[in-house]
Amino acid sequence: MTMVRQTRQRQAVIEVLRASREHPDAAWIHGRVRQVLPQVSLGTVYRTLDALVRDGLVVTIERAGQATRYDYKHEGHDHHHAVCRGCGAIFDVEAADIPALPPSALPAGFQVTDVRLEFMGLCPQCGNTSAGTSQPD
Amino acid sequence: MTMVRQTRQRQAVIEVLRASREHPDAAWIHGRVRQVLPQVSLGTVYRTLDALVRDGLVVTIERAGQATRYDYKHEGHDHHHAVCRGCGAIFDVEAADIPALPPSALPAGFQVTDVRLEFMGLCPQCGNTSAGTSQPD
DNA sequence: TTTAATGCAAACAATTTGCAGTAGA
DNA sequence: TCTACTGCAAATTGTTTGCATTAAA
Repeated sequence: MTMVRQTRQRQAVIEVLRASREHPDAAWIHGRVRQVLPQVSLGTVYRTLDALVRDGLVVTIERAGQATRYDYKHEGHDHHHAVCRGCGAIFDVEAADIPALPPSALPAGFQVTDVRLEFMGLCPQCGNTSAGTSQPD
Repeated sequence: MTMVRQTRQRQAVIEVLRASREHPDAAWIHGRVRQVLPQVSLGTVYRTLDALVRDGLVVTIERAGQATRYDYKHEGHDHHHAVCRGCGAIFDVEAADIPALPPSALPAGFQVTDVRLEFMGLCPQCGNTSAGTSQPD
């Protein structure tokens, strides 16, 4: 069987993620982890995050050209996201239940690990000025 | 006011997109467009696609490290997507209506231009072998 | 001891951008 | 004419990967 090991760096990444609801990206997480384990590499952070996503503990918000943002699935806090195309800000959206799908809607044998509901658009800031504002979140 | 011009290359990109339901990426579209206008650049394709997305005519499926896939919004064919984390294949999922949101769910003043419902998971192929298969779609 | 996980750095690939020239309006 | 749009190529930047080493189990 595939053996998964409990390492210090892995624990640190998980801890950082659990402690933040700011949808951080890999670089930010890396910085935080380094406060505790200064020599952890960005590569390790990425590998750990990938594993957490595969395990379904973490959800991603992915945008082309932008750093992927990671969101720890805190239990009892189901929610979706509103993403601003202008500045990249991510807002939590109170969970509305995902609609039930007709049994045949998904390809036969497709195993769903996660469902994302994302509202793309412009935040109040970016909606006004044609430009768009500066920094995320 | 911002002046939008009707150019040959722009028409070609739109045409290619409308003619395909395969969720192509920019490079593929570029190749197709070049069959008609051989000297069109990839940069132009990207700029055109960005414009179409902003205008709400086209939807994107974005995955970190992967090329963004583009989906023309054919009228009367509302659907969502199932995306395989293994091979990247994208399946259309018959539309189930997006749940109505409580009025206060979105940040005040947030203008929604598009709603995405994505089912992430493993397709039949990739679900069996621990490895995962080869090519998209 | 066994081998998964790590750090490092180089490699990749998708996307963006600056600029001078082209062509819609 | 005026300036948005284009082609080209270079530059960014997020993410992945190879490899020798370290440390869980």
